[in-house]
Amino acid sequence: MTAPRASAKRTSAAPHAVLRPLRRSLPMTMLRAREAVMERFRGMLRDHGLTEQQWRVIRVLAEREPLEVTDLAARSFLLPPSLSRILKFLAERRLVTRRALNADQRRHAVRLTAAGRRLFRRIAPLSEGIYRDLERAFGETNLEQLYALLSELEQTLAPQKPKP
Amino acid sequence: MTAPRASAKRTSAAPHAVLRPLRRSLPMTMLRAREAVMERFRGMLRDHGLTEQQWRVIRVLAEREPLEVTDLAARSFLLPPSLSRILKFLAERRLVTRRALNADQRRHAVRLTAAGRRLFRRIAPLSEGIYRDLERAFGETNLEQLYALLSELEQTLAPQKPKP
DNA sequence: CCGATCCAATTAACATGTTAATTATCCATG
DNA sequence: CATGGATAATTAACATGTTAATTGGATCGG
Repeated sequence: MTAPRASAKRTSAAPHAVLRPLRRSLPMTMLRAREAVMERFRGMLRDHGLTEQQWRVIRVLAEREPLEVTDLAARSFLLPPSLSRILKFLAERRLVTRRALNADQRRHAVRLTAAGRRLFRRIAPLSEGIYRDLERAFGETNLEQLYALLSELEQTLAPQKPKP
Repeated sequence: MTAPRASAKRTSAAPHAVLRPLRRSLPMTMLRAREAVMERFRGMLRDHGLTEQQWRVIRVLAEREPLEVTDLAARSFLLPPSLSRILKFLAERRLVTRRALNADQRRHAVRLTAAGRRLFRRIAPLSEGIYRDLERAFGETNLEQLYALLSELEQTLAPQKPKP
């Protein structure tokens, strides 16, 4: 005799609680879609010797300069250890410079070099071109709806960082 | 290889051609939203000693077994080198087994062990629970719209893999 | 002034992403 | 059956993701 089951509202009646197929999981769907988008950009960036993340850093600095490492990490959505390595790479290629602040030697101001700015100006229109192609293919309305949903999703899940 | 991108006669003549802020780029928005979602799952997986990708492999095998490495890579959306390392890890922990096919020694059939299936059955309901919380917070309608848009985006961009 | 403590950034260690090279096997053809 | 070309899987090499430890500098209380 099995135990009388409690109110199962809308469990899909499967006797063994099979997880949804991976293909229909939200993180997987988001990953696949993002990869499809990034594939459009990666080749172009590669032609200029940059990875996606290195380009993010340059792009953020082109928006606003100088930036301290911590701020740069937040704006480029990179973890500090990743950014540390990327800055080392970009500094070796003379695309950025780092200098400790006079007021606080722990903090470092990061700036683009002239070469870094030139590289940004060369790549930016290519990036915008790819983006416009994408917008035309996918549709402006779809794109706006997608942005709205993604932002709302992030907002919905945001307050999950309780401070002790 | 980048697509040849036919005659681009419509390069925008904006005088400054400033790139959109990184925060409003599509790949960045998708990355941020996905990370917000994954954050919900990562801690639970970590409690069971698994990474997101290792869990994907187990989950795919729980859907269908046995699978050859190539098929497993496609279904789990992992590149073969990554999967190779993950299978080594999972085999060492006695969660999967690998065996060459009799008919073709190059191909390897991958299966879950009994312990692998037990681990899946332990984690699956936790994963579903998190997913239902997320669905409740974000809204079923939003979630369906998001799935639809992401799938359409992937479809739209799909035919970018010309076969030589 | 000094030691405890905090803080910014980096380094360490390990897992995955990514492309190229390698290894082992299969298979078609001479 | 030998051999060259395909194919499956792995390994190599380097970049990033992730968490923990470390380093060097600031800061505060005594």
